Amino acid sequence: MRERRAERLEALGWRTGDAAAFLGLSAEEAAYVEVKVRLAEGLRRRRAALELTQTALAEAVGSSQSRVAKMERADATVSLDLLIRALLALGATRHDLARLLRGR
Amino acid sequence: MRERRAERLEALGWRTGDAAAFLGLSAEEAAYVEVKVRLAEGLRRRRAALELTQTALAEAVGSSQSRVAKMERADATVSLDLLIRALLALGATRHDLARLLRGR
DNA sequence: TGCATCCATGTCCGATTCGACATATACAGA
DNA sequence: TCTGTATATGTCGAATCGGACATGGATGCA
Repeated sequence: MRERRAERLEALGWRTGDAAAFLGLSAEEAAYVEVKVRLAEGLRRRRAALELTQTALAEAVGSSQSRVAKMERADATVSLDLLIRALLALGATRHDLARLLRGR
Repeated sequence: MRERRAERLEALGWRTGDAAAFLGLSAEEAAYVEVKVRLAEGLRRRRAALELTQTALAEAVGSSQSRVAKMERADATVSLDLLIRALLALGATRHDLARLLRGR
């Protein structure tokens, strides 16, 4: 039987599979990152819906423009805690958070 | 018309309303606490379902028994970040997290 | 081409959160 | 009652995360 693509690539020294496998993330780390990215996207959409700049949002939640930018980029230096606090400050409910985690 | 109960109590100097109002929490703070409590309960249930002690869970996630106890009590010194990491370490998916936030 | 606005990224250092430990409480079985 | 096991709580030094600031790039508009 003809060799599958993944096996052929691996024979050449390539890592195959999804982004997590490529980056060497555990399933847990991958799940964590996905949760963070979803909250980050949710924050950006919510801010856009309110037609706020990052600076305006920063003022509203007592933070800084640079940190808001990092939140929305799901930067590694931003905790889920801060992301969730920011979303709640924009009026998100726990149901909204649930929707962000479930959705797509 | 007969005075409503809330008004009567307030006339006597009592704060009325829900726990948040009583404790002087903003809507945002109240929402944050509720999210934390839900995740905390979810963690405890998941640990119980796996029949792990807090000590065993602590080892599994690289923490300590005392911190696990605080997580499950929704202690103020525990971040949502840590709670979510612990849940994911126990195999929860983002859908499970969504369910915890939505549920009841 | 200048100027303004918006967002991204790196760094600093003070604040918060972490794991660890000590210790306390609660409850079970011998 | 004594012993062991599970959980709760307070504290500490170390690690991580936070806001602030500086700066750079991108876009739009005069």
